[in-house]
This record gives sequence, C-alpha cells and structure tokens, in this order.
Amino acid sequence: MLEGLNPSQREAVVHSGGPLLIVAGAGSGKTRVLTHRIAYLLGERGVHPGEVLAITFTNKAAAEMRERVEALIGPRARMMWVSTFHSACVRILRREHEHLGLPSSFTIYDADDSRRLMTQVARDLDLDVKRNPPRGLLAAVSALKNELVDHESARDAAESDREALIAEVYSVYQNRLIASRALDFDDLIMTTVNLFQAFPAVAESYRRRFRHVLVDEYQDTNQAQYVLVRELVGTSAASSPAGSGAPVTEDGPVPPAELCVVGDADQSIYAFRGATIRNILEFEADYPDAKTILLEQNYRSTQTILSAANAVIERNRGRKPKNLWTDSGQGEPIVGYVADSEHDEAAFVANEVDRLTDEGLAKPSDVAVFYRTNAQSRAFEECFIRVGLPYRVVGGVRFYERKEVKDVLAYLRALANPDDSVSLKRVINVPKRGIGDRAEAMLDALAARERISFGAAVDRADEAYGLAARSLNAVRGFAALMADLRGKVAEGAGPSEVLEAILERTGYLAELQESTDPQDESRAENLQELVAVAHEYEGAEGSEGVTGFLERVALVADADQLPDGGEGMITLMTLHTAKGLEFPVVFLTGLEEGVFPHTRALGNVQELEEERRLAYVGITRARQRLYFSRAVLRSAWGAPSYNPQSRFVEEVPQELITWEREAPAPSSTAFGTQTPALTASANKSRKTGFKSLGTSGREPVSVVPGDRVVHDTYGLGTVVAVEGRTGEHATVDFGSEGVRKLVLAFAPLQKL
DNA sequence: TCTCAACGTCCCGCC
DNA sequence: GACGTTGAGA
Repeated sequence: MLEGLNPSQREAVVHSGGPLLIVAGAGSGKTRVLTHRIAYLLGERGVHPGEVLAITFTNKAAAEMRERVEALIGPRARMMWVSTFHSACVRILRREHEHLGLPSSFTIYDADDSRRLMTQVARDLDLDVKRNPPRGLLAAVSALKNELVDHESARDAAESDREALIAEVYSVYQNRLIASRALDFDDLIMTTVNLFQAFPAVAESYRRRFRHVLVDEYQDTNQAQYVLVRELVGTSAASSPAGSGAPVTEDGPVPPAELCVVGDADQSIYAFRGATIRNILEFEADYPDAKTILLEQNYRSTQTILSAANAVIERNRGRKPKNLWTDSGQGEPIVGYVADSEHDEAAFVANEVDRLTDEGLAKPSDVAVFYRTNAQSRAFEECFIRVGLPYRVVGGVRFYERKEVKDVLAYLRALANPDDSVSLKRVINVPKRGIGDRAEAMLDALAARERISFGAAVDRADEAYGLAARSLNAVRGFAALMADLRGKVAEGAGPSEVLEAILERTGYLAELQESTDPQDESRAENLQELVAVAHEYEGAEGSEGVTGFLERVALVADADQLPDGGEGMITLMTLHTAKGLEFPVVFLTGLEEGVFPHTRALGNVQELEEERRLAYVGITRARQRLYFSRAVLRSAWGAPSYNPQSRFVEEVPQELITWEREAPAPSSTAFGTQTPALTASANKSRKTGFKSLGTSGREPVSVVPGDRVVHDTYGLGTVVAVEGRTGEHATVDFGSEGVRKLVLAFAPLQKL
C-alpha cells in the first residue's frame, strides 16, 4: 500500500488520531495520497467501509475516487459514501425529511431557476430591476444563506436601507421556495446544517456512523460546508485528545471522527460562490490538535513550469509560502506568442499543434487549450474546423443547460411537484398556446387571493377574474394536459416514458420538427438524447422513478460523461474546468489585461488575487510544454478592443520565456513604426466601425472615475481619478502599462 | 396575444 | 455577436 510514495505522502497515508490537514501543492500526488489513505484505513486499520465519508467537489472526482479505491481494495469500497457535498446533503435530507416537516420529495432549483424566481420576487416587490438586478440580489441572498442567517435576525440586524431590502427580498424569496417545495443549491447544505443543529440526536447518529470524514479541495469550502463538516465530525474542542480506536459505545458521547482534509490555498478559485480560503488557512486554529503535512514535491511539471508558477503566485499577499520543486529537470522554455487578433492566435495554436504532431513530440490528445471565458472558445473552434484539427470542448453550454432540455425537464418537474411554480410558469406557454402575461397575472392573483399555489390556480382557472374567455380555454386545455400526464406518472410510468409523452402531447417535438431552422434539428436530437439518458437511468441499479431521475439530473449538472473523445482530440476548456487535470502540452491563451485578469477583477485586490490563483492553476496543469499567447486586437462583443499584455506574463521571470513573436514596440509615433500586419488589422477594424484614434478631428473625451478607456499606446485602461475644475486631467490605470496621468485634451484616448 | 425588430445586456467561473 | 427583453403594430 505504501510503495512508490515519498516520506511525506506516506506519513499522510498512515496518520492516525486527530485531525489531519494535507497541504498539497499542484501535482504533488494529492489524489493518490487520498485514495491510498482510504485503502489503508479499510485494509490495514480494519475500518468498515460504511464508516467512511469522502467528500469531493465534483461528481466526476467522486466517481474517480470510488473507482481508484475499488481498484485497490475491491468491491467492498462500494459501501462507503463518496459524494459531493450536495449529493450527500440530499441523501441525508431525504432520509431525515420527517424531522424537518419537509416533503420526502422536493425540487432542486439550479442557478437558472433561482434567477427566475428572484426575477418574480423583484417584480412583485416593485423593485427597480435596473438598480437591483436579480443576479445581484441572488448573490446577496446567497451570501446571507451561507452565513446561516435566518431572515428575522437579518432584518433586525440590518443597518442600512440596502441591508433591510436584502433581508426583505431574502424572506420573500425563501417563502416562495418553501411554497414551491423547492430547495436551491445553498439550501441543500444550510438545511442540513440546521437539521443537525436542531436535532442533536440526528447529528449524533451520523457521527456514530461516519468515523472517517475526508474532504478533498478543502480550500473551496464555504462557510456552510465548513459548519457541516464540523457537525459531522463532532467538535473535538472540549473532548479528550481525540482517542483513536476508542470503542464507540451505544450510549456514551461519540468521540470525534477522524477528519482528513486536503487542499491548496493557492488553488482556491471559487470565492465567487462563497468559498473562503480562511477555512484552510485557519484549519489548525479550528482544530487545535491538528497535524499538518506539506506536500511540495511535484511529480507533474518541469522546473521551468514550476518556477513560472511559483513566481506568479508569490505576488499574492498573506499566503503561506510554499515552494514547488521537482527533480525532473528544467525542460523546455515557455514559448510566448503575440498575435494580431484572436484568429491569428488560434492559427498559431493550430500550427504549433501540427508541428508537434509532425515531429512526433505530442499527440493532439496531449494538448489542452485554456481560456478565461467560454466565449473565447469560438475563435479556436472556427480555426480548428477550418484546418481539420479534431477537438472537443469541455464545459461550455452544457447539455442540461440547453433551453429545450430545461423546458422539457420543467414539464417533468411540474408533473412531479405541482407546487413548483417556477417550472410551471416556465412551460405554461411553451410551446405557445395563448396563455400570455395577462393570463398569468390573473392566475397569480387568484393564487394569492385563495392562498393556493400557482399550480392549484391553474386547475381552478374558472374562478379567476379578468381572464378572457379565450385565455380561460387555453388554461383549461393546459390543465387537462397536465392532469393527463400526471395520471401517467401516477400509474408508475418511468421517466423515459413520461418524457416521451411530454414531447408528443405538448406538441413540443412537433414544433421543432416542423421548423426550418437547422438549430431546431439539433434541439430535437438533444431531446431524444434526454429520453435515452432517462432510459439508461431506469436500467441502472437503485433507480427511483421520476423523482429520482430529476434529483440526479439536478445534481449531475455537468454532462462530463461525454465520450472521452479518444486519442486524437485537442481539449478546449476554461481555466476553471481545468482544475485537477494535467496535460503534456498546455496553451494559456488570451493573456491580456481585461481578459485574463478579467475586467471585473481589475479594480479589486481580492479578485485580482483570485485571478492570479487561476493563472497558477493554469500554469501548473502543464507537464512538459507551456505556451503563453495573447492577441493585440480582440473583438469582444462585436467591438474591437486593444488589450495590453496580462500582468501575469510579466510576473514570470522573462528568461523562462522564449518569444516566438513579440509585441510591436509600444511607440508614440503612431502607425508608422508598427508592424505591417498590425496596421492591416487596424485598418480593417477602422472599416468595421472602430473610430480611428490619435488622428485629427477627435472630440475631447470627458470621463469619470471607473470609466473604461482605450489609449493608442497603452491600450485598455480604467480611469482612477479626474482632476481639474472641468476635468482636464485624468489618472488612468493601464494595468501592466502602468498608471498614467493624461491631459484629456491631447491624449489619444477614447471612452468605451 | 403574437410577431417582429430595436434595444440593451451579457461575457466569469459551478454544485 | 448572441441572447433575452421590450415596445409597437397586427
């Protein structure tokens, strides 16, 4: 069990007793250590698999871990719980629902459903959606939930109008969720925590059961997950020095479970969904008798790549120093390339892949292209299709996020849960059946008056005031349709059968088939695929009808069961998706201020640090060859923009980089000194409507702090301050080009 | 109530 | 550039 492990890894595997923190640098064999540890526990230490709870962040990681452990110790491994936080919570909630007065089946709302609901809430509260976009409200509500604040106390604690508003929105939103018998993603965890805190006996039973709790990617846990782990483990604070092997008696207090968490603060890239690095940084404070093991030896990358990664991440403040090292040698230098445009950038990648393949240095499947945002994949896809390079895009518009799939699933959800108003409203007029806004509003009014759900109001549409006869007929027809389908569910039809009935009887499929839009053809195919997925689910063990299918679909958001693509495919993905993976050859593209780091992070130290961690993650995915590329001119949302080089490139020691094509020297003498290619793009862009800069006839710009501007030489910047009575001077932050003070009347500056 | 076109917003990332 | 939303007109 221990062969092939270095001393630190070995120590982590065999550690027994108190809480264990494994700080695992990128490529240090973290997954290996974790799986070996579980295998060691089950093998050498004689732990029963049922006593193990391993928590990962993605279903994919969970499946992989289960597989690996099974490979080590055999089918016994199937008895342990390996799942994501969310799946584990759903399992617990379903099992303990009667404690909470929760229905045994509930609908899980994803981000899109939550946004729809929030939009309705905002509308009902007469909020100015411009000033309070649902997205922003949702983020605020999510933050509140994560702090485990109930809405009464939130309202009492509110000091500003804004806080009071959020508390109000929170309470309405939460009530709507309850009325819809739905939980959103935050609720899943928070409700479980509440359950444990409100019913100590329930918590106790899980503590008795799970004697070993392992958490992967601990740096990505949020407050709620942190508390959940504490509840599951049982606080060791007051108890004796965590007695290992102490017999668990039926009555006495349960000694804390053995907790083992693994993570790397430098790879924390999910602050946007509430993750706090604090959890990993303060682990030793939270668990005083914790043992920390540092894994710094890297088995993945060359020293050049590691040096680059170290240099970048070092710029972050307040981090614990860590130095990745390897004994596998310097390797190839990083190759840099400055492209004229995003198309040029894609062409460079394609050429380079061709060259590597021709020279036998790599297969296409060894190559990954990373970008900051999904939208950037398009340029690469176009180029790869043109030159005939096989590729696959991981992530992007996921199967379950497609409109047609969500529509049909909404039908299924509305059938399974008649109170699910969000799903019902989504499909009440899809396909068009003459139930418009007005009819919906009347039904809403009826629901409010009679204190019934929207679904019930649909069934009692005859009682609604102000419903035109034509609308009433339409609603009646819809209600009959739903009743009919519901009957099918009641007869015990499986999800695939019900889905097929939905496709047929609602006319959804017919509409797609009659359409001439070629996109609708692939939509119809997606729906067939959905039916196939349902079929497969029915065949699998432990399938639980329509409800179980819906639950699974909600939790398995990413359809990464997509065919492995086999040998010859280049992998395209965002940096976020790349975490946890490795490739011999990695292209880090779009290294431009405003792209990566993203514009929205430019003015904010915390967010910049998160971007930097993302850069660190990207760099450390590479095993042998790493490429940096950027485009001087990039068309973002239809309009061209010039972005200066990303600061992350400049943070890498320049001797590590060999530039295959360099940026034209920034010169103030306008176009004359620029490369011909650049001038050509500039001319082209002028034709496509980008106003020429730095030439005569330009009106003086007036800017305010926060404005985004483009400068002829310095590129994209953000206005920091404006001085002078009429704002003659402006201080502009051009990112890597520095902060410049400009005279607005003369500066070749344009507002974006 | 539907359709079309103009308009604005988005384009950060995920369970 | 692509989407969803909004407003006028049918």
